[in-house]
Formats: sequence, structure tokens, C-alpha cells
Amino acid sequence: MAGQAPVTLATVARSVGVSPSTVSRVLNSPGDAALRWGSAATIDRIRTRAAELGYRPNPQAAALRTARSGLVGVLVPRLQDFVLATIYEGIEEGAAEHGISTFVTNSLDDPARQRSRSQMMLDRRVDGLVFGDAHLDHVVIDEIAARGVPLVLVSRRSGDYVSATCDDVLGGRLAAEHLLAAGRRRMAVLAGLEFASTSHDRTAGFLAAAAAAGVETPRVVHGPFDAAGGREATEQLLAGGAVPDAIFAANDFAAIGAFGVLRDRGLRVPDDVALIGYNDTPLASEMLVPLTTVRSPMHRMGRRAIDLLVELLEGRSPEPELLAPELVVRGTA
Amino acid sequence: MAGQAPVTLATVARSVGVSPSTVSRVLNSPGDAALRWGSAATIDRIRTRAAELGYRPNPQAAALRTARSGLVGVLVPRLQDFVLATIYEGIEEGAAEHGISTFVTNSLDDPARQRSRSQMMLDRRVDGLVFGDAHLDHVVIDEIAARGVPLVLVSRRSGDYVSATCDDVLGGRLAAEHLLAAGRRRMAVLAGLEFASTSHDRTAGFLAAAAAAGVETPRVVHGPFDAAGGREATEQLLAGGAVPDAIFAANDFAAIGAFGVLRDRGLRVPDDVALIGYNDTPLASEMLVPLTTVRSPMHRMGRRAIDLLVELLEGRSPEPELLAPELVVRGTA
DNA sequence: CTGAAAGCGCTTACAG
DNA sequence: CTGAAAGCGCTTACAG
Repeated sequence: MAGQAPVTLATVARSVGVSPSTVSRVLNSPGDAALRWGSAATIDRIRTRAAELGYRPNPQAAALRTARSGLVGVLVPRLQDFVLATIYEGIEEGAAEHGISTFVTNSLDDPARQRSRSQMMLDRRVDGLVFGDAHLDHVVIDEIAARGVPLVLVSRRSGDYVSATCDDVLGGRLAAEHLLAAGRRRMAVLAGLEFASTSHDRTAGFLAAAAAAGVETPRVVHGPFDAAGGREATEQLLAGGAVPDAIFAANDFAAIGAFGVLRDRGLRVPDDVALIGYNDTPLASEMLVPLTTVRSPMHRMGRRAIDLLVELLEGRSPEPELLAPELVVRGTA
Repeated sequence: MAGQAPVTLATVARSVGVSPSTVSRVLNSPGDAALRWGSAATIDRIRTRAAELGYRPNPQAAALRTARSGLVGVLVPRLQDFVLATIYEGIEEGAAEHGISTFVTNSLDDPARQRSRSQMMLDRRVDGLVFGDAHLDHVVIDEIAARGVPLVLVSRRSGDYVSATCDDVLGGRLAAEHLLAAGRRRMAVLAGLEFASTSHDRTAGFLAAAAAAGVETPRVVHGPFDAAGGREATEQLLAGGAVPDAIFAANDFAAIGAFGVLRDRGLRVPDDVALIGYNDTPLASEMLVPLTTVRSPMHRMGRRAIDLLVELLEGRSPEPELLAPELVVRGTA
């Protein structure tokens, strides 16, 4: 591929007049650490010669020898989801800084696919796995963990696995408290997918705050984390009884769907129905009435997840990380 | 990692009582092709034994030997962009069917980053590259192509490189003809990024149709392919003179931004201003007034791109692929 | 400090 | 048809 004869460790060694062992040792030692392996002059010659020749270590060869690939696999429900795409950007960025490369793949939240895609990544000899698609029941993850694979969760927590997530219980509470402070009393929740901790925790936080305020228990409707899902859930909600005076959608896209339904029915937002989303997606501020939402640190979650995995790979036992959400008040509530 | 002692070709060979060579040959021959390497009985024993032992070939070892990694690198402007995320899904899906794994990374349309990220992928010994972020000037791609790296473009064409794209000139024309047929005469274009063929071709097709109809030349404003970009471009448009009676946004998200500005100014869509987007993104149909748009085959583009790259890797010379767009008429025009 | 040697798990001419 | 042997490009005990 590369056109010319590839330059290997041996090429550099021959060119400098030392053994490949020495070149390997020097090139793998950062800064002055290389002084262990040769005189300052030799080290300098090796480094400059390697650069001049355009030497690029072959990671496959190193991986074969060390049984460490420098590869990490990432599973997400779907990369089309802005939230997961953003989390993945954080993962990739953090991984690059650690000298790690990442594979992503969509599991579509389907257990069979979670299994097969994980296997494909293990076949590629990844050093570890990041799951952005954990289910609360953690059946699939248990299977994989049982094989001794280092893994961390991101976005959705589950069981006792190490994870980097948003404090979604707090996020739900922030939303409820804001609504309650504005005098809303008949609230409802578009909760998202039942098997996801994001859905579960945001709803739990919201309900707890409502209960603490002694307000009528909010109705809860589940459905996909996208506009169509929000639309459908809202229709279900409106079909099933009194119109609520506030809706908390556990996801901005679901909120966008809800907004459409409300306006179609002639309900004014926020006058008739207040609306709060979750994540603070760019489109949130572009809505006709800018969306009030709970901002989650998507990008940072991704970065922290890869940090946690690196710690795990180094043999340490990192603590799960709970990042703080933040209420962003705009027009809809 | 894998807990137990890893099972290698040698493990299987010992277990069956043949040489590793034979196991390798048999396992790499599909179906009856393996008959070249042994009796039906032996082949059968090798295959079942490998499966029983859970043998998984080590791709790094194979890559080292064959100088073929089975890895492909994909560069996109940004994975957060739904369009690119969808194209990437097509790429990954197609690649998996070819037994290829893919890396994606964001270039942010920054040439320095295009260079550095490409280099990172080449360092990982990818067999080829897919560029979803080509610029019309193809400077960076020329550099990489000069090194003999097999590559294809997707979404955006450039120079004479093999690409899988949407027929954007036709797409622009479809939009213009629809608007003209509806009696619109003072049209404008939110063109997107000047250096992208998508922007260039959609605009060119639109302008050509307008010229053919003898209508006043549409104003053209450039800007990012997202809601904020569409908002800003629309404000620029409205600040700079007469209100157009139709806007063609070369991207659905830009159309969403435009829609917000128009409504904010009390302009009715489509009564006062017709609006057409591009790509047919899910949110398009969720807008308060569902968006009329030009559907582009995003997913299929991705699949075709990886097919083209595979052909290239097999030494063939595939033709560029131009996929047909389709006008989807909804509420805004 | 430094090199020769072995070996990671494959594939594939080369002999038989 | 089948196996022994070499070698892909690294890293790392092992000697000196």
C-alpha cells in the first residue's frame, strides 16, 4: 500500500548502527527515560533517524507480541442519536489522548445484536469494551463480564458495573422542582425506554420530587427516545384523560415530538402546558419556543468513560462517576 | 483477558492431529473449496473441533503475515450530523458483510485534522480510506492518494476520485421545478458550505432550473449545514433586501433554522414563503408544518461506498456512483 | 548499557 | 494432498 518498501524497526536500526532491541527500547521511552537505554547522543540519533525515515510502528506486530491491541470497542444503541454521537465523540477524543483507537457499532438495544457485536469486537482483540447501551437487567453484560473482559458503561448505569453517567435522579428532580415552583400541579412524564437507567432514574427523581410536594402522582408513559416516540407517547397521554399542565420528556427529541402534538391540538406552550426536555441538544434552542431542558454533560461522560476503562486496564479499581446535570430555563417552562 | 489459555491454530491442529497449515487452509476455504486440502471427513473434523474449542482467528497475526488488515478508516466532518451518522451506518453495515471493520473519526472539515486523522488511520494499517469530508479543491486527498492509499469518497464528490454520492444537481433541480410550478418567482438558496460538492451541486441544479424558467436569479447565501447556520443565513437573507417567496435549504437542519426565523418574523410558511429542505431527516416530518424536502439515499450511499472500496482493493476500477434523489412533498412547499 | 534469540499466531511458498 | 519451515514486525526475558 504505502508505495515504497516499508520502514521497520530493523530499517532504523541498520541505518543508525544499533540493534533493533535498542531502537525499540529507545522509541518506547518518553523523554529522558530513554537515557536508561543509551547515551544522549545515540538516543538523539535514533529518534531523528526514525523521524527522517518516516518510521511508523506497526501496531499489529506489537499487539501480537504484547497481547495488547490498543483497541477499544464501543457499543451504542444508535449513532444516529445525537446524544450517543456526542458521547462517542468524547470517547474517541479521550481514547486518542491515551493512544487508543476505538471501534463503534450500533446494537439497536437488541440483546442478540449486543452479543454478536461484542463478539465481533472481541474477535478483533479489543483490550476492553464500553457499553452505551446497557439494560437495567444487565444480562448480556454479565455474560461478557464473566469472560473476564474489562468493561465500563457510559450514559446508562446498570448493576455494579463501573460507569460514567449523568446524575439522572437529580436531573429529574430539577425538572420537577422547576415545574412545581411555577405552580404546575398536574404533571406527566414521557419516560423513554423502560429498560434504560436514564429513563428509570429521570422518572424516579421527578416522581420523588412530586411526591415530596404532595402533588397528584404524575402519569408516566414510555416510548422511544426520539421525536416520533415523543409524539406517540404524547398522543397516548392526551387520549387517556385530562390534559396535564406540564410534561417532562426524558429526552429533547421526545420533547420536540410532544411540542408538535400540543400545538396541533391548539394547546399553547407554556401557557397551557409547560414542557421540559433533557440533554440540551442544539435543536432545543432552535424550537419555535426555545425548549427548557436539563443539560447533561454528554461529551464529558464519554471522556470519563474511557478514562475509567484505562484505569481498569491498568489494574486499578475506579469508582463509578456521576456527573451533574444543569437546568437550562428557556421558553417552554 | 479471555480467561483461559487462548485457543490458536496450533491448539486445533494438535487436537485434530493434523498440521497447523492444514487447519489454516481448511478454515480459510469456504464450503467445498476446502476439499482441495483434505478428505471430507478431515475437513469436517477440523471445522467441528474448531467450533467446539471456540477457536477465533487472530486478525493481528494474519494481518502481520498478509499485510492486509481488514480495517478501513472513515473520515466524516462530524458524526453528530445525522446525515453523516446515517451514511456511516451504511458503511459499517456494508463493511461487516465484507468481513471488514471500520474506524470513524471527525475531521471537522479542517484540513490539518484531515491530514492528522488520516495519518492516524494509516498508522493503524488500514487497507483503505473512505472520505465523507472531501473538499472541492481535493488538496488533502491528493496528498494521501499520492502515497498509493486506496480511497473512495462518499456524500461529497471531488476531482476524479471514485465516489458514491447523491445526484445533487438533479436534487437541486427537483426543488426548483417544484417551487416554480407552484408559481414562486423570487427564490433564494441557503447553500451550505462553499467547499462541499453537495452545496455546490444542489445550488447549481437549482440555479440552472431557475435560469431555464427565465426567473429572477435566486440569491445564494452560504453557511454551516445545521440549524444555527440556517438561522443565521436566513437572517442575512432577510436583512439584505426583499423577502423571497421561496427558500431552498440544501440541508434539513438549515431549513429548520430558517423556519424558526420566518415564524419569528411573522412570515407564514408556506403562504408567504415556501421552504424546501434536503435529505429527508426524521425531524423534517416532525416540524409544526411538515417539511417538504429532497430525500437523499444516505444509508445506501454508505453501503455503495464500501462496495466501491472493496472493488478497488480487489484491483478493479469501479465507476463513480450517482444515486437518485427524490422530492418528498409535505407541508412547507 | 546492549545485543542475540525466541516467540506472539498466523500464512504460504517449498518440498515431498 | 500434507507438513516443516520461514517470516511478517515487534518486544522482552536472558546473557553478557
